[in-house]
Amino acid sequence: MQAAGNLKMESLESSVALIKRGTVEILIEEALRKKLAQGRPLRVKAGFDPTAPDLHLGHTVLINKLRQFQELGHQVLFLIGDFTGAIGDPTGKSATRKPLSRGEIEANAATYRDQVFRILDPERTQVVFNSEWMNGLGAAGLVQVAAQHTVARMLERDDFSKRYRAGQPIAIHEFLYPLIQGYDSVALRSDVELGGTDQKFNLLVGRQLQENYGQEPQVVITLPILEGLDGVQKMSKSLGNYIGITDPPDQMFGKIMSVSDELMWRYFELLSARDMSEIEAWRTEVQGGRNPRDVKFELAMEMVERFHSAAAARAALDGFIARFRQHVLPDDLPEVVLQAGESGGVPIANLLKDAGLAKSTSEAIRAVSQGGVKVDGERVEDSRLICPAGTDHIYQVGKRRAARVRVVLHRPLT
RNA sequence: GGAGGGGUUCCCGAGCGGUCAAAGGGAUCAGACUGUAAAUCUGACGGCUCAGCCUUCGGAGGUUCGAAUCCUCCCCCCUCCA
Repeated sequence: MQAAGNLKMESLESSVALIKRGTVEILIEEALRKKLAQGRPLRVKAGFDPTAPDLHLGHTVLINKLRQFQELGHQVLFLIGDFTGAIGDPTGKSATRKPLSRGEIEANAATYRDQVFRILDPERTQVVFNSEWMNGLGAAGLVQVAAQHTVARMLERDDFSKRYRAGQPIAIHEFLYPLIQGYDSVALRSDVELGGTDQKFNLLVGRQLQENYGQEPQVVITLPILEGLDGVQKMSKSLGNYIGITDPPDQMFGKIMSVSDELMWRYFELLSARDMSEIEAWRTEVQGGRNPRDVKFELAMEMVERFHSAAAARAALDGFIARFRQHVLPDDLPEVVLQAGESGGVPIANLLKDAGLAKSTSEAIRAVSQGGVKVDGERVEDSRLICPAGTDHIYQVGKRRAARVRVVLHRPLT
């Protein structure tokens, strides 16, 4: 990340160009120019769910954009939707959320701050909770907000209309989510709101409500949704296809390397701070026969460097090459000490399970019979092997899981 | 208020008295191939003291030698009519 710029010295056009990069849509660009031309710090809003405090690279697409606004001298309103969180945005699967306690929300908010300030400038960020104004609104107030919108307009939302046509249920409260999100913009008097493309409808509701409440409508900027490691579904914690910004260097590096070559370009486009011309040049080289892996190294390095350090990135690269190209095991293997049973040893399946290398003994047995288990690099054939007390070996399951396990006769005194 | 449909293993979804730990697909895991790519192929995919045993098909009872499958009650979801 570059150092925070002083109050924007940029020309209007270069500001617009910076803001536009990587966005899907700006509604309305002309309005954005007008706001920028006013020469005051704009209030830039973005909403986040209170439940999942672990930010991943998918989130950073948007946060990077917020950062750019800050570099231009604008103010970020980092909204934590603690009130809306209880409703749950209708998009996708509609698992009813359990309400979070005040304490949990506070804890989540603290984690957000920790993580988000790895990218954002705390000086130009205001963290706000929508319960601050929603709790005071009351039932009458909420009804009043609801009166600002019609069912027909609600049904314009893609997923609502699809479900409606398909005869699938839509609960009334689901209509409240966009309304409240829109009302947040009124309460915050936001000038600009950022969101993923899936948020477009909700963002536009904000424009309309602001107008109804006599405010100048916010500019809506949508950003692409980043695909997860599988390359198909959006990156999300619940799908387990994410790269967390707090992932340790090795893991972050490895996850990026496991991304398909195709997806790699997408990641470059949306995550890298590099110039698009540089990225395009690489693409041409790869088409000309350069190993895509080496270009992927660059991406992995950049990300680790951004969230850790240049030294960590270097170490992650070296470690990766050693481990997977030269098959050297890392020297920071987890070490486990297990106590031998009556027989004076531990069956391999139990050992693998207790060492955290397999979820169950059944899984461990399967892994052995499929040739996925190695002891000190030697493949294990017998799923009933007993590991006797006094032994100390390195056990591996598959390519990614390994631990050093010592079997002792008696548990050592601690 | 009335009529009908449905709740199956992580997800979707077959099964409708024994041969069901339950088809098929997805996800996942292991092996092969590799660049720990991706794709593909092969296998596995409830648990355990693992050639055997134990616990699963919304919940509780019941019928039966035997139930995911039949009956009763209960809980939950959906559709249509009003």
